[in-house]
Amino acid sequence: MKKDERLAQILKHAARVFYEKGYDRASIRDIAREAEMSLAGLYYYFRSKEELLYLVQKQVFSDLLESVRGKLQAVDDPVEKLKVFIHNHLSYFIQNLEEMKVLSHEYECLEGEYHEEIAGIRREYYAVAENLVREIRKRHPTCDVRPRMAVLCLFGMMNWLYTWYRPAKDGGPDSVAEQMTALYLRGLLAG
Amino acid sequence: MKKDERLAQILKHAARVFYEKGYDRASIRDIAREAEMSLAGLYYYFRSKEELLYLVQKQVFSDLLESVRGKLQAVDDPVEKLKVFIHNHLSYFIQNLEEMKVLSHEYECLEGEYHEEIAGIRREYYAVAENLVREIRKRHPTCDVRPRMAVLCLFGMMNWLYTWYRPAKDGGPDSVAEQMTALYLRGLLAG
DNA sequence: CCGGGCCGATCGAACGCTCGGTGGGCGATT
DNA sequence: AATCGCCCACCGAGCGTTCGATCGGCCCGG
Repeated sequence: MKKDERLAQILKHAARVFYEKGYDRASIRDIAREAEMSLAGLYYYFRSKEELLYLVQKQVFSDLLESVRGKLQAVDDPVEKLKVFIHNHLSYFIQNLEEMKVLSHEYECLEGEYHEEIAGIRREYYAVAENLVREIRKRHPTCDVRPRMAVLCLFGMMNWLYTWYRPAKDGGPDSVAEQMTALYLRGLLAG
Repeated sequence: MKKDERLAQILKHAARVFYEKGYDRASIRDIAREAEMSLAGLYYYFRSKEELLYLVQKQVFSDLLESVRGKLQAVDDPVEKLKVFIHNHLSYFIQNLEEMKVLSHEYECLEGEYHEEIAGIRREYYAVAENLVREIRKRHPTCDVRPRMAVLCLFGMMNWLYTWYRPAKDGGPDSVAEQMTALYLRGLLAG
């Protein structure tokens, strides 16, 4: 097995432990247990616990950003684009719940360059959504919410998901996305 | 100075440190420094770090619940009541940003009875909001979002605030509440 | 086909440090 | 003299990290 694949496995294990215990309470020993490796053996794949968190966050966030950019290219109308954005975010969130909780909840744990790089991706991702809202405002005069507020409300609605989502109660990604899209877009556009 | 008041002061210091560093990264020694007391001296006022977090969360959450119950009594129409609920939540959030971040972000840090008691208050608070949405659905047939989802989206929008709120950019409590209420209620009621 | 040397991957053990928590005592107030 | 509020000195546990050693597979000269 290649080193990259092995690292990917380890990141998956790490994400699960961070998801369950939180970054600070999770010890490298916990992750070693989960990955069925020795403590010291893990350090062959990363330099520090902080780098491990960085690798988890970077991988999932880059993937998410790439995914939505691909899907947005196929659509023209900004309202439809925003629907695609919301659907993509929620699908990805639900299908990668552990990593996405780690991404949403452990934002302040990284420092220095690690933090800066994740913050950069975050800004890019945010900008995609804000630009869509700006486009919509241009074409729909009834849309009067300030873009910054509108986008932050949207992310709040969506990212809070990790605190309450239960598949049995709330249905699959499509169902969740449909309901949230309806609630949010009617609020954004109606007047 | 009375013991209660001194404890309240200490809780305020603790909330600030928890707010800045997060519960796990904050050490009792940090709190001692902030409160200008010795480590051992603090333990005269609480039994453990976990109890300290519990006291912070319980105090702020009870206060919030009591506050909204008081204000809701003065209103009859459920839509107006929900507006009051949102305004109260956001005002309180912004005026007690440190404690409210600790309440929102450090939910999983308590265990056993401590956790159960905070979870109990949370359920009560949640139930207030959900009952309002149910009332609204009864009287407004165009409201088709499932109450659970509607309420969780609302809390997501509001509680995410601690990750982005900047007074200079986003205005005061009234401004934030007005925009969020508009966005959310139009989405909930429109059809 | 064999042998030795090398290297990637892994491990056990330990280090230095910080953590939450405590036992005993000191001075001031009552 | 007793209680209250507080602090110094300390403890055991657990942390992230490192180090030296090991083991299996691969390459290469004979």
